[in-house]
Amino acid sequence: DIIKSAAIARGTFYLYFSSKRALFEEIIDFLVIKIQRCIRTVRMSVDAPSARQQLLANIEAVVALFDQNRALLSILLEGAVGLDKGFADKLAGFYAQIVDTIERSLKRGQTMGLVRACDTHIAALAVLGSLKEVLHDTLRDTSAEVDTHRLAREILDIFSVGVLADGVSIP
Amino acid sequence: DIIKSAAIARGTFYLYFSSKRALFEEIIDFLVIKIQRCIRTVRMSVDAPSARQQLLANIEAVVALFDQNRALLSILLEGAVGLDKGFADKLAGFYAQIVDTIERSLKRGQTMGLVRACDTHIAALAVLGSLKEVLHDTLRDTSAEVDTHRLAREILDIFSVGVLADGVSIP
Amino acid sequence: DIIKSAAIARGTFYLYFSSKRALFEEIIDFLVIKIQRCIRTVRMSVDAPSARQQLLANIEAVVALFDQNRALLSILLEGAVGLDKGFADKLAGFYAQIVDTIERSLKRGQTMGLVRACDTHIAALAVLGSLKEVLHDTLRDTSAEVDTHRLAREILDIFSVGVLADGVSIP
Amino acid sequence: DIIKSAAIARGTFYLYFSSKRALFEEIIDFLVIKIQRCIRTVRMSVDAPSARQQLLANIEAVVALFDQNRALLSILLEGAVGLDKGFADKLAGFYAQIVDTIERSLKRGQTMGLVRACDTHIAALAVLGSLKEVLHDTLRDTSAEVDTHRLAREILDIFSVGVLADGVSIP
DNA sequence: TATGAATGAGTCTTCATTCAT
DNA sequence: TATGAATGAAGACTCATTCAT
Repeated sequence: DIIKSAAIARGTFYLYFSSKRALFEEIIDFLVIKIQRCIRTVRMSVDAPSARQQLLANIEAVVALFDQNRALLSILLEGAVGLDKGFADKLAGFYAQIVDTIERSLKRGQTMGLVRACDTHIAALAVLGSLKEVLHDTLRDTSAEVDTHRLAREILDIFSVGVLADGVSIP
Repeated sequence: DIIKSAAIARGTFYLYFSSKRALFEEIIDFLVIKIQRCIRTVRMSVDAPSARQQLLANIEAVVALFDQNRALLSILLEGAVGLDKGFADKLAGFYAQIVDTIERSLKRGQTMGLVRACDTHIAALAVLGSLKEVLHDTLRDTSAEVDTHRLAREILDIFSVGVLADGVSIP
Repeated sequence: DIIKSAAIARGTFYLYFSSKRALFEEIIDFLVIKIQRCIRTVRMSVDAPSARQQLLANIEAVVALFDQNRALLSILLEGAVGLDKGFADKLAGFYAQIVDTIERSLKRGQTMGLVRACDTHIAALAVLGSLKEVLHDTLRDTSAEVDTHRLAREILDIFSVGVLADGVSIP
Repeated sequence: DIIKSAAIARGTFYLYFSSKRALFEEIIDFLVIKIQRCIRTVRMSVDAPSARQQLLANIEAVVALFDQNRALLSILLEGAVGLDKGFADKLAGFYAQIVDTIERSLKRGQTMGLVRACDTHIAALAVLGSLKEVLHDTLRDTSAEVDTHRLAREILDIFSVGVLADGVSIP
């Protein structure tokens, strides 16, 4: 499939990548950089946009990144399998890094009194899992148009205030 | 791998399953039934336990189910790949069913004024994705002991009230 | 297929036959005897039926034998393959024996001046091949009714006087 | 067996044929064309060779074809088994086509008064079966030299005038 | 630098045979 | 005598990788 859609010969592939796994590793490395560029640490200075604005921008940037690279997304979400254990580890490391980034953000939020007491690791996993599932579902159809802004807002709202109606509590 | 860890001969496997795919389909069917048994519709009658109590029980039951069947979980989360397209479809159907169940619950909550206005499909995907990721991470290590009660509470809280601290809003 | 249609257990089969091949060998031995019983040497005594009558009776008996044992026929014609070389040899021996019987008849006919000069081996092969093909075609359909008498007459006529019209010669 | 005698690797085979069955289908297609090229419709014009001459040429061409492709012959006669039902059907279609060709020739002969009244279908089957058996027997031994001309003449004579001696009839 | 024919280890599946009960 | 669960060698097919050109 790879050499066919790249319209190159079998051997040519191995001039540029030492193995099929090496290609996927380069793709992951590429995505790590791309994602890091998407995300800006939330600044609380007076001249900065609102925290919500900055969080939204971060989420939307990630959503837009995969919206424009749907093929890469499916590699992250599906292509992992079938490759050897070593690659699965690399992919796991990739996700661990993301979870770690989210978790540190949450912890900073806790220090600043913005985030309530909770298991930040579980919360970070929840955010990652939600993103994976939502992106997988909405971007599966290659031709479907997606409102990245609305998607980002929905996700942010779920994790910031939950889904309970105002004033409702479930004791 | 299957016949090796089952310590049976190649042919013996085919006495019990018509194909490798058939085994995985039986596993999914088994899990569908198990999961359905875990989940009870939340009753709002006066003599019923609190809604939170019932929701917690549901989540905890699912967490406990996979806690006791960690191998099955990894099949759902990883084993999908490598099998043919038809099986991927079956697995996708399995998840679609779960998302649908969650979504209908949320919609019922909206009708009752308990759940705020939001995209229930995205919210349902987020819940499924969170569960997948949290379970995958916490149950990956076969020997790790997990506090299913605490896990369920964390997840429920994230989706009910979000992670923002009390009184904080991010306008 | 065998134990299913015999409605016996796998192991029971091996109480009666030492192997699958042994079963087929017994079937062949059975058919050899049956066929030998079908065929009577043509007698030329004055009180005997006409030679044609006797030849017809022989052919018809063989046709009728397979008409009543269509399953056995398909074993001879198709079932040979898939079994090992040793069985193929046995089957070849079976046919060689038949060819030999036909050939000796033809030679006796030549001695008596009834059969023209020709390569009796080729003629015998032709008779066997014709019988195989005609029986295979007409008895393939398990439910088809076959006029064994007419069939025998057609075959006898082809090999006795050929297909050329009376008086026609092709020099 | 195939890759061993071709001295190629397992995978190499599948570069040239999509499946084992595909190879056999190509062989049959190849033979169909070859056989069609062997056979010329008998012309009755005054300047044409005698009918016998033309018939002999046809038969001899077929015999020679298989004489030069003995391996292919054994595929047609033995190799059919072991492959799936679909292939058996293809092979059956191949033979049905040949029987049909012979049958139409005989019917034309009847119209022209050259062939006597008889069941042309049975006669055609007999011709095919004879050819199969004779070729199988004479060409089985890869090294045996065969007098294709004599073989063709014997077969033609059997089917044209039968084996009865001149003047003999078996009433 | 590019090619693509060739490779062969690995995968799923079948089936004749065995043996403890 | 009868059973049927278990076996494992063998078969068709795939696919990531190599190498001579």
